[in-house]
Amino acid sequence: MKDFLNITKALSDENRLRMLMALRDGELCVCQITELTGLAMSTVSKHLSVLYQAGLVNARKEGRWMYYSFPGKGSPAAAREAVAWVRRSLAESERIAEDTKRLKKVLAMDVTELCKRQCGN
Amino acid sequence: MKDFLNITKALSDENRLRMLMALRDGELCVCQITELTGLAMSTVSKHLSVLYQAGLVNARKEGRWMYYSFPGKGSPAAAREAVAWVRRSLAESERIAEDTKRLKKVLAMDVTELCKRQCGN
DNA sequence: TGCATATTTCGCTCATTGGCGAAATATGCA
DNA sequence: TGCATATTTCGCCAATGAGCGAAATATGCA
Repeated sequence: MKDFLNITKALSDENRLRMLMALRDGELCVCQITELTGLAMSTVSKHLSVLYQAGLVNARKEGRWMYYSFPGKGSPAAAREAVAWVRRSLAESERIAEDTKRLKKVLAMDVTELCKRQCGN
Repeated sequence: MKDFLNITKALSDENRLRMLMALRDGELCVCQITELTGLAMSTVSKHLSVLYQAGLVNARKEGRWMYYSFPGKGSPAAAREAVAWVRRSLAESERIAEDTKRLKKVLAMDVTELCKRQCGN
C-alpha cells in the first residue's frame, strides 16, 4: 500500500508528469529539465527526487551531471507498469505536445552552455 | 492532462484507495463505507465526491441512500483502466486485507440500524 | 590546492487538502 | 404537513506540499 501510494502521489502533480513524459526519448540532465519546465532548479531537483523515491525514474551520475531516465528492467514492476500507463494516458495531451516541441529546442542547445546560464542566475 | 490529473490526485490518498477497494464486491452506501473506514461521514462524503468527479466511481440514489460502485461500461475508459490498475496493485495489500475482513462484519449488520446509529452521533 | 559549476538541501512562504462538527438539503413515512 | 434520517455542504483548523532563493555539497579542471 505504501509503495503504491508513493507512486500515485508522485503522479499527482502536473509538473512531475511533464518531467516524466519528457524522458520518453531518452535520459536528460537536471539543467535540461529545468530549461524545459521553466521552474527553479531547486524545485526541479525536489520533483525528480520524489519521482526517484517512487521508483518512477532511474538516476545516473556522470561527473557533475545527473541524468534521469525511465526505470529499467532492474526496477520494480509496479513502477514500470505505472510509467507505461502514464505514457499511454498522456500520449495525446496538448500540454505534453507543447513540451515535446520545446524539448526539441532544448536538445539543440549546448548542455554546458545551458547549465552555466542557469547556475549563474 | 487535466482529466488524468484528476484521476491521479483522486488516487493519491490512502483512505480514498481503501474506499475504492471496498467496492470490489459490489456497491455500498455511505453509511457502510463510514463504518468501514472509521472516518466522519462528512469526510467520507467528500472523498467519494472526489472519486466521483474523477470518474472512478458510479453513484446511484435510491430513496435516502446513495450507493457507490465501480464505474460501468458507460464510464470513460481511462477511469475504468485506472480502477483495474488499482485493483491489481493493491490485491496483496495487508491494509486492504484488514478492510476486507472488517467489511464482512459491516455487511452482516442491518443497514438501517447502522445509519441510524451514525447519524445520531 | 583552489576555483568554477551542477546538483541537492535548507528555510521560508503561500496554497491546497484532509479532517471534523454543525448546518443545510433531500427523501420517505406517519 | 411535519418529523425522522441519509447525505451533502459549509466553516474552520492543522498538516502537507509546491515554489523560490540562499547555502551546502559534490565533482572536474587549472
